[in-house]
Parts: sequence; C-alpha cells; structure tokens
Amino acid sequence: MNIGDVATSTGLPAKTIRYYEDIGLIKPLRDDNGYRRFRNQDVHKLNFLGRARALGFTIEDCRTLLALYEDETRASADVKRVARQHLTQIEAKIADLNAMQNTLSHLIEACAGDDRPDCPILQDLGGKP
Amino acid sequence: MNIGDVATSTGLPAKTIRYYEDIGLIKPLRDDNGYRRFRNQDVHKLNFLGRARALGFTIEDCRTLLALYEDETRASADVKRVARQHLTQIEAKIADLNAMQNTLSHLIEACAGDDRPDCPILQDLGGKP
DNA sequence: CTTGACCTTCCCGTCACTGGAAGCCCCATT
DNA sequence: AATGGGGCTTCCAGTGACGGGAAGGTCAAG
Repeated sequence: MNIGDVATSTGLPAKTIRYYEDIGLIKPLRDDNGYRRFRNQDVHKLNFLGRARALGFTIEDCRTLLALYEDETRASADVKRVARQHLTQIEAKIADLNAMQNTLSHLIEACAGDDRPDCPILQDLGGKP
Repeated sequence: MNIGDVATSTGLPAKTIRYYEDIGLIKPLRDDNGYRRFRNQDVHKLNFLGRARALGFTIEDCRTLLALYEDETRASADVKRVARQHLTQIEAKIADLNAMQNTLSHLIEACAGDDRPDCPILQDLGGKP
C-alpha cells in the first residue's frame, strides 16, 4: 500500500502519516522508487494512533500507549495510569471551559446587541468598577 | 511605570507584555534609556487583554474587542457577535471533551489496572473486533 | 510521448507565548 | 572608582501537531 491508500483507509492525512514516520511512531518500508510501502501492521498502528489522538492523547502518550500495546508482558496498570492522567487533564479543561461558558453566556444575555454602544461585555472586560 | 511594575500589577508576564507590543496591541512610550514607559491607559488595556484572554478569546478577537472598547460609537451588536461566536466555539470544545471524557472514563472503569496485560483500553484503541 | 495523478523532500507558517543569550542601565555598597 | 546585582533591551529558537506549498521524481493510461 502506498501512502494515498493508507490515508484513505485510515482517514489520516498523508502529511500526518509522514509526520508520524518522522517522529518515529511508524517505520514503513521503502520501495525501490523511494515510495513508502505500508504493511498491515503499519496500517494497524496508524489506526491505533488515529483513535488515540481522537481521544485527545498527546503524541507522547500515543508513543507510550503504542509501546504498551506491542508489549505482551505489559501491566494493564501502566495503561490505566496514562489514561487516568489524561482524563484528569481533560476534566480540568472541561472545568475551565465551563467557567468561561458560564461567564460568557451571562454577559451575552445581558448585552442588548443593538446599535447603541452600551455593552456589559466590554464593561466587564474593562474591569467594571 | 516600567515593565516589571506593570507585570506585577496586571499579573501578565513581562514577556507577554512585550509580545503584545510587538503585535501592536499596546503602544507604550519609551524613556530616553530605551525602557518602556507605561501610562495608565496602557495598564488599563493590558488588564482588559488579560481578562479577555482569560475568557479564551483569541488574540485577534482581543484586538477587535479592544478596538470596539475604544470606539465610543460602537454598536453593542458587534461586541455581542464576537462573543457569541466565541461561545459557540467553546461549546463545541466542551462537547468534544465531554465525548472523550465519557469514552475514557468507561474504558478506565473497565480496566483492571493490575499486573496482567489484558486491557480494554488498548483493545479499544487497537480496534477491538 | 505526453498528460495527470501520485509520490518524494524541504522549508515556512500556525498560536500565543516561553526560555535563554548577550548586552545596556541604574543604584548601592565597598 | 570599581563592583555587584537587579532590571531592562533585543534577538533567536522552541513549543505541539501538524498544514501549505514549492520543486522535482515516478507511474499508468491514452
């Protein structure tokens, strides 16, 4: 399989696949013409990476998870730890965003949104005294 | 006021303040020795920027909002539109993160987290058939 | 033989900073 | 007067995870 086919089949952009090779996540073979040749295991890894990225894991987490995935002697505790740390970060982000959403939606509600200049949003940002 | 005092009083790092000048958000004066001299209006703008950034607005949004803030003839509708677009993006991010959190927390619950290799998290990422 | 779709590498740009180096400037102490 | 320490300046490079686009090689079809 060439990169285009792999891109189609995994849903990952070719650019991303090349990038993953650059940073050593996958190691496809090369044909004589220099084209990358992807084996099933490469495609499988890319699907793994795509799913892990979709869950928001960082590339470094993905590297770790992939190594654990390949390691038959892994302890599931190691996987769980990585996942739990990531979950904690996600929850922190959700909390931040919820706070922003709260503030913003209140301000928006309070704003007339007409052609007059009075605006509680700007008042708040300006440090309404 | 020199940059250090402004950093202390606004809570923004000096680096960030210099950056904001670089990209034209503020225009402090200069003393003869080349030091930036910040007027009250500069500090006020920086506080505005700090609050807008804390609400997650992009720098370009901040630029727009600051311009509206300074424009006595603004229409509050313009402010509201910017805020609503941003709120929409925040809500989209929250939805994404909630989906991740959902999936992740279920997977984590299902994982024994012991010294055995069996792991539903990796099974899921590997595309459990 | 040419066209057009692939593929390659390489370099720059993104966003909002952050770190660090090299070098002035100012004040206080010795 | 020299020194020390802090603060200030600029500039350059790096972050994460790619994406855009240029310049050029390769391949199958007509």
